[in-house]
Amino acid sequence: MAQRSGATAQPIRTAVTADEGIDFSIIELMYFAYRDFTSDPDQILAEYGFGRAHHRVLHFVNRLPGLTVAELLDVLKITKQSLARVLKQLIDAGYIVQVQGPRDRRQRELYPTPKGRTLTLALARPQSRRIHAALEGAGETERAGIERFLKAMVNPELRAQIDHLPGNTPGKDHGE
Amino acid sequence: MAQRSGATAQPIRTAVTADEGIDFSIIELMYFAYRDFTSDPDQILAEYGFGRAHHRVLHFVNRLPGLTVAELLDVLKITKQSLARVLKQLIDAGYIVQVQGPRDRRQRELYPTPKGRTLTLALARPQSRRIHAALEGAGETERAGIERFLKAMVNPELRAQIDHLPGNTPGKDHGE
DNA sequence: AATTTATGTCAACAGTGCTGACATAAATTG
DNA sequence: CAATTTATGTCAGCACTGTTGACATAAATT
Repeated sequence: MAQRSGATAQPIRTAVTADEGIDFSIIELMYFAYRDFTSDPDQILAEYGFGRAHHRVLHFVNRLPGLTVAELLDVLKITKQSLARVLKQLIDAGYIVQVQGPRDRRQRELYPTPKGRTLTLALARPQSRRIHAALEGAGETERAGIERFLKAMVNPELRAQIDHLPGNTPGKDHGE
Repeated sequence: MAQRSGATAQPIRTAVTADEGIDFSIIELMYFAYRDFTSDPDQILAEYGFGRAHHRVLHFVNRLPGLTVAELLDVLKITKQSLARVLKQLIDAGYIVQVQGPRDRRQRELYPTPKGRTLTLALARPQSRRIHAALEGAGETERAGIERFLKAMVNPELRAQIDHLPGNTPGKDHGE
């Protein structure tokens, strides 16, 4: 048994539900949804000896080809070392190439290779299928509502970043 | 330089957008939304020397007080060892207590202590605030659409499990 | 010429998944 | 009752991905 300092802590036998108006349903739905959403690409990645971090790098290099290392760090909000590890592997394995920056030769522009593009699409396909299935029967209004919700879950300072990604409707954040 | 097997892999300079009808917008929205959604509790947990895994255990023990270790494993879909590590720490620190199962004395029913309940609510609060903010101006229809979407993102076999959590509207999955 | 910036790299550590093996106590079965 | 199965705990070790801090180089800027 674990050491007890004073009185025995009594077990609470009632479930938390909507205490203080806390939204437990959506909290746990976010957890379950994200877990299963990532499970398909995770399986594919494992075959290549890659992980989720490789997926993210591949994804954004394909979405923003030519972005620099610093820009990628800013999108992912991870440290240089976390990125360096996976980026090196992706470059060595021929999924991504670096091109010296044209203006600033210190910069390394990152581009996918055909192989990198192919893998990215293969990873996106099951996720997109899952999304389509989840949107089955939903109208344009409902889809818009879901996109609005997800975007509003992101930290406000970072929402502009999302708008700069190709094919995204710029922020109808609060009016404007 | 990395070894190159044959021809130099040419960098692809065009962004992936809606290739093959793939839904990149929602794919990356899910990533950004979940990342920021977990950031607030992560910060609090760090003060306690806990991580995200502790949060999940605390959450479900509070949502389903008295559930057994096996049931918790089934909800989280992790291995015994992954759970054991964090559960032991939560018990030793007095956030969770084990009670011998009444019918089956091999089972350990898990309950939050008052301390555990308090921490769980503190972790849920910022997440719930974020959700409320994201739903600002949304009607009941829109909220329902979002819940439907998130639930449909979960693997079908597991959706029933979600319905058993307190305060959740049982599955209008496809008819029924 | 000196400083700053963009990138790369090394070492070390933490959290949380995983596998496989083994131990114990309690329940179930033949 | 004896044998088996089940629920749980625990040990060792590994992988992935995040962290910090330090240091090196080349190129741009001041």
